[in-house]
Amino acid sequence: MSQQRHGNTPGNAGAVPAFPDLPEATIARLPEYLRALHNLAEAGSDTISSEGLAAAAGVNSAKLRKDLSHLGSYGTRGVGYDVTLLIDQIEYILGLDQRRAVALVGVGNLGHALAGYDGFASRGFRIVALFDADLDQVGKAINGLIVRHVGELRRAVVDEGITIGVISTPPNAAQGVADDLVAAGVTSILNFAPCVLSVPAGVDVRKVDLAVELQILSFHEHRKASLTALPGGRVDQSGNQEAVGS
Amino acid sequence: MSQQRHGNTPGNAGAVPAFPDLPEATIARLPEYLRALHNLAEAGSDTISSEGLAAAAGVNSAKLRKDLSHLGSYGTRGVGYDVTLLIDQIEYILGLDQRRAVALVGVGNLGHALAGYDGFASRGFRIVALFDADLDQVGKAINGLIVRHVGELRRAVVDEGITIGVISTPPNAAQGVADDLVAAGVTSILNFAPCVLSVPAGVDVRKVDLAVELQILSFHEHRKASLTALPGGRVDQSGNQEAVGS
DNA sequence: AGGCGCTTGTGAAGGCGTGCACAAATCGCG
DNA sequence: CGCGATTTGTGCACGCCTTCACAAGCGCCT
Repeated sequence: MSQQRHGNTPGNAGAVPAFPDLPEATIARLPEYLRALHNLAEAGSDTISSEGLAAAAGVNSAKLRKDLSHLGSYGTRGVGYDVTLLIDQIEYILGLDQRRAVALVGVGNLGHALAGYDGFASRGFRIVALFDADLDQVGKAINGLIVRHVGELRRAVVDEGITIGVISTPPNAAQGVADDLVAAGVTSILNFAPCVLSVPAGVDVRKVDLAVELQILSFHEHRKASLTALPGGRVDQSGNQEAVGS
Repeated sequence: MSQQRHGNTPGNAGAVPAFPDLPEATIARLPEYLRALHNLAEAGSDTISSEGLAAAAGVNSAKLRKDLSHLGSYGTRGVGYDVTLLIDQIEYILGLDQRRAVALVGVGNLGHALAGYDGFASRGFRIVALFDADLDQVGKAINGLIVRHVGELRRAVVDEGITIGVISTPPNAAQGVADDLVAAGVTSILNFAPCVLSVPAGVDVRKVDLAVELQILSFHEHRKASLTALPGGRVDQSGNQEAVGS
């Protein structure tokens, strides 16, 4: 059998066919749509047009329609999209209805903040285990979780069905942690350490480097400064609202 | 992506060369090259081939050569790139030699960690001011800086020549803070709040949403799970190693 | 019932980014 | 001094993504 259906499917019966083959660019935007939809639902909206949702998500409406069309036809012409239906669809596609268990390794400065970040819990994830190599950290409680030694990582990952690991260690420790995570069966890693991780095929790695974001902004500052310092410095119009990623 | 065109500077032969017109994708990778180059310099390498640097940065060597070729010809055929020369070039292009002053607004869970993150200081930035709306936070010291009330933001930004603002407030406060920053003259904003910011033309906004990164990973987990559950579950998928912001 | 306005879904075109493959250039060695 | 080994810089083709523009579909009003 394919896989478990998640409640409401419009009209057509039968099992869900092959997993939809979505463009990466679309996948990266779905979370943003989802966030906007939750806001709309909280505000009491029942349906929303592509124009309205696009504005709430900060994208072009044509792009939004094309993105959603990849999921199937969940809109009604002349009316718009059903907010709750679309929320359920996107959450199903993203696998958020499973509330995946996440392990976080490295409770230093940044890791400590991540462990306490309620945005994870409220948006489909459960941080269920914290690890650190520093014995001074082991045993401490953060947000109701006890920090364990990284040596226990492997057993904990297996026992608690963890599939996603977050690395917030110093860069020199990151590769070792990644190896441990992979050996324990983790197949997705979010890496905050500023270094390249080497992982076997089949494991997904996403990297977030906070300094890189600032450096990209710095480039644009530099560019803007060099333009205004010159004769005819132009202030062109371009409503840019940009997100990392892409 | 911020679609921005800008006239190239006239060919003045002065100390400041014409500002190169770099593709966004290239700009986003320069910081990663820079990090790899610093590692190499620390390890004592004098020159590095495109193949070697590409491996250290986790990208294709052809892509790296094309990226660097946009900066000019700073390599030597048959030899490679001079490490320190390339570091200087990239740092100049990114404007890191100016060590821009950064203001951080919102010293909650995440903001506190960002204020203490030494990765900013070590990679070209100075966090010079912390703000919060919560009077319980005002007056506290974080990493040697006193948290000030957000009402003082405007004067501080002007007085201290701040051009980049980091927003790590709750989402409902983010737009107000962004407005204050822009009014004070800030032209680049790094937004950690999960919401869309509206800013005038000429202001660059980059958004980092930590939950979004996990949700993207969750999608791939979901996809992988649904594939292995199906007959002939394939496990191809070349090892992706990629970073946010592609 | 029929027409009208509104909104979705999509074909097509254009732009951007990637990666291959190779010519051009440089060094070292005999 | 010349030749071969090595590596950069780039022309080109291909594929992905974005955007426009419009036909198709839906609901409402008369």
